[in-house]
Amino acid sequence: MSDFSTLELMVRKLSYRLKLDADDRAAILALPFTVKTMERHRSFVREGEPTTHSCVLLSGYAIRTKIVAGGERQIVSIHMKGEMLDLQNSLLETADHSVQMLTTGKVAMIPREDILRISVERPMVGRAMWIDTLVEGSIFREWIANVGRRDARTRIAHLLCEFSLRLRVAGLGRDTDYELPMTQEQIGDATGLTPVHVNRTIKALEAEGLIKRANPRFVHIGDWRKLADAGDFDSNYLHMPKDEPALR
Amino acid sequence: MSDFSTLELMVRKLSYRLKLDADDRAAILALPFTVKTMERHRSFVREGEPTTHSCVLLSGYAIRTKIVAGGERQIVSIHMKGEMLDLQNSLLETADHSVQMLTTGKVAMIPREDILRISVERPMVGRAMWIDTLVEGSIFREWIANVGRRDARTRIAHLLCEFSLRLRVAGLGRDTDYELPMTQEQIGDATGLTPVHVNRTIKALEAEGLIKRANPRFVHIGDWRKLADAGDFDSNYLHMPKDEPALR
DNA sequence: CGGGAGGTTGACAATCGTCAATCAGAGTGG
DNA sequence: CCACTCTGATTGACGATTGTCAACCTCCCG
Repeated sequence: MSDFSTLELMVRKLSYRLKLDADDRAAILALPFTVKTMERHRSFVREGEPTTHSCVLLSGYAIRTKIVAGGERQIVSIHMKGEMLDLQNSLLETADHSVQMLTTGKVAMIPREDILRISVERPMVGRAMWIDTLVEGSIFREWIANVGRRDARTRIAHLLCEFSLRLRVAGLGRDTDYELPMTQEQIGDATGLTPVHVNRTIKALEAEGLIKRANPRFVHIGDWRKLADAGDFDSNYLHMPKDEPALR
Repeated sequence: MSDFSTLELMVRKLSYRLKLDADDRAAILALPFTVKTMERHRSFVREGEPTTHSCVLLSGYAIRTKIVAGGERQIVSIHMKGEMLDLQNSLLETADHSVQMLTTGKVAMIPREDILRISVERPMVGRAMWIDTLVEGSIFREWIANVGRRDARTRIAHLLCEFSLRLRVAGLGRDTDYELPMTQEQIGDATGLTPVHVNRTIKALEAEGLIKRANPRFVHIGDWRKLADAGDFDSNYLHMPKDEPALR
């Protein structure tokens, strides 16, 4: 299952914001791992459970969710190809949220102790993972502001912009045309809205001409700048590599 | 200004979830730093600006905020004595949010390069800071769920519970009686509500008997368990040290 | 062809926001 | 000691964004 370049994705991810030397890269590629195909809706970890592995998402999309008292769900982050999931599980005891697949895809699972070992033996790899955690934190902060202080239209436009940029960085699709791998209910779970209101809001964005949709999932952004304005979107918080044009 | 035990607070903070040996502790205490008194509302870093230091909060309270298009403010985290601010500024280029004092207090400022150096020279210290970042991420996720999926009453009860526990861990006040260092407007900025609605909600909590207030800022929690239920509060996400009773 | 998931729409309800006035307490200067 | 002022808390009336309920539609798949 494991061809030699599977963890190349992880090398690429960790090198985005920090140079890694040949030894660092070799150490990452030498990490033990098992590849696993995960079906849609399959969950990795559930809130409250302990875990033993961290993962690199090789294909497909994954989300992290929390459930509140009434049973409502909040999606706290969305992950795409190349991203690392569950780094926190290598260091914290119990999961404070669940991780599950949004679509069928593959993951490379790396044992907790190997993550810990490499972070000490190869300090720059450790630092790169720390930076990854910090960037993730920055995205969380933006999401708090998104659900806390923006109205429905702005929230959804913001999500569409974020997706657009992150998909490009992940090498999936263009800025202006992409397939959103989420149902409107899931978009609601990510933005703190009900599916009905998500529907109305998306239709309104379409009526305004900010987006077009070939079908409910396939988004075309007519004027990137206008959508970014509508979504109060400034890519700063994504801390993207400098060679990526920011689009605003 | 710098007596030898100032950074003791940092040692304690970083040792919460990971044992540090004598050399690690000594290395932390040997970090260069300058102590600075910061008045209320004084800001450390503003969104978009670069920085050169990370800080340990020695006394007082600080918050991190983001501003959205309409000028509304979202508080994304609250910090108290002993906590580290701006670790992300040691590793990321530009600030994606602002940090400012909620009350007058003191901070120890440590140069960015010394933070980076110690994280490599003393891998366990580096790991402890990484863990700190991960816990912070967990709190961010909880806040996303809080503002995204809970109603006003639950959000505020949740905030009151979080404060109660974190104050105790910081060694400030008891679980059931503490002074909330925030105005109702600031509580609104933290929970995504307007000050008017915060006021109504707090009064309702008081009318229900869940809390009592000697004055607007001084909170007494009558029945911790009931308030935790009202706030859908489970301390799991705080990843508190095991020797701290969880209170639920 | 039937079933199911997801999308769309309308009518109505409710939580929460807006606007605006008043009140309470702390600090200041006379 | 007292008016003055400022910040923050409190309250009421009203409005609007968003949620709820329920129906129907559309597409995909076995």
